[in-house]
Amino acid sequence: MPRSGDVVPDATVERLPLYHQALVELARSGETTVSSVKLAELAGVNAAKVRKDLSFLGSYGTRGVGYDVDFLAVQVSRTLGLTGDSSVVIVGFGNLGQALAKYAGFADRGFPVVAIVDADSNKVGTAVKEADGIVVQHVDELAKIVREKRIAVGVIATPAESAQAAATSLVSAGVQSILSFAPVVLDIPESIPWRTVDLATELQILSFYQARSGSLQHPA
Amino acid sequence: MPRSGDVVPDATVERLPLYHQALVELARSGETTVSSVKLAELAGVNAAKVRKDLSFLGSYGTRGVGYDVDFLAVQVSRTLGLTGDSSVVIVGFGNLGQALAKYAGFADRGFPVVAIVDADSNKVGTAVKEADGIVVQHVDELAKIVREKRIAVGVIATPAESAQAAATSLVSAGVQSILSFAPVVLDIPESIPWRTVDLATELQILSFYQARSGSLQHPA
DNA sequence: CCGTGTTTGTGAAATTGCGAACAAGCAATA
DNA sequence: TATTGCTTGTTCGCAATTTCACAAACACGG
Repeated sequence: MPRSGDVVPDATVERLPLYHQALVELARSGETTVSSVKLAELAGVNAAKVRKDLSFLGSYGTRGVGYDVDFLAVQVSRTLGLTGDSSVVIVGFGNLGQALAKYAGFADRGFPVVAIVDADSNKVGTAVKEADGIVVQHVDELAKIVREKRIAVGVIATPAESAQAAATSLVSAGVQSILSFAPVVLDIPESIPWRTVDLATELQILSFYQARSGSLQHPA
Repeated sequence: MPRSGDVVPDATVERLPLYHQALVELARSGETTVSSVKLAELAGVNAAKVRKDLSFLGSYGTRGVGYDVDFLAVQVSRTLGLTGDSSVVIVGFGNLGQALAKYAGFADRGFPVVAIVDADSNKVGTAVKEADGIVVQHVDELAKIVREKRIAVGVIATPAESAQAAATSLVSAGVQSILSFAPVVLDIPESIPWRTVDLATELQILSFYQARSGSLQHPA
């Protein structure tokens, strides 16, 4: 009987956002309860895994009935630490940084982009989201920006060569977690959680499974 | 003694692109051999894991010396099925699709974007990369485009609501693998490998580890 | 109030992945 | 050719994760 306070396995943490997403959509379509089977289908995983994952958060289901959608959504949010919005700063105003800044998918899910910086002085001053009055600022201002706007998350959208410098700047500016799109291994203090998403890497993994298609499975 | 033809574990497949990247950089800086310790450092993983991973591809190292950089790079490429370029089509010409189209990181690593389609007729005809003469085409043309340009990979950069339709179109058009940026579980035949990258999901996972920072580890 | 049908929560087994440790093997040197 | 030093390939035990299978628990209808 795991209680809240016990650890949640890493593998479970990686799936909680999936469940959260499914629960939000269920709530939107008016469902009030959901079974582990249904939730598993929506999240594309095994039903037993859903039950075990959820059991790490506490005992929030009702046998014979299922889970209360709204209540469970709150519990998952709370476990993930999604209490209120977390402001984001993007480092690097190239193609990717520009797109991420405008991408609504961040703000919609609680991560509003409130600032963008670049090391190139020529880019400083460019308006990004007119409605929100966001303008590209210089990376030297990072510490001040993070402090004043209470920014929690840094996103690295620079070329690979500048990624480590960007990471170092973000850490000393005081962000609490980092998401990088640069295909390099970063040297970041243990105390700051970080992840890398590399698009070409994803395609290369797919390439492997494609080369074996017909004979082998691929992971969901 | 695993021979080529034996299975490569999923966990290893996910790391091969990391090694590949490191090997390419080593080659570029003129190194001819590399030890598992050095490679592990560059890839940010344990040295024993590197050796075990590489042993699944065959016995390509020399005891007392290390691995031949160029030769190993070729073996990793071959295992991943990276023989020559794989052309990519992007579905969805919103912010994200636009950025991905211009993003050099794809072409540099063997995945040139050769076409972009959208369901909105108003966007059709927009020039994307003048130099390459790429213009937005209508999604109805997808099958023809995939056939004529021998496209292997489809990238979904549509809003979540349209993602399943995009996936279905890509499958019937004949692409061999799919990378989606939409935060939904897709229904795609077993024979087509696919992956989803959801940016908000990544931030939510970070949120969890940030909320526990100081007390707990985070995954690399 | 009891029986029935349903669904959770969780042991326990099976699978997968990890990391330490070391024997085996190669190069270089004398 | 024998010795030395270094690094791979692999074995082994452990940890994490997945999956099965089922008892426990609840709602509901009679």
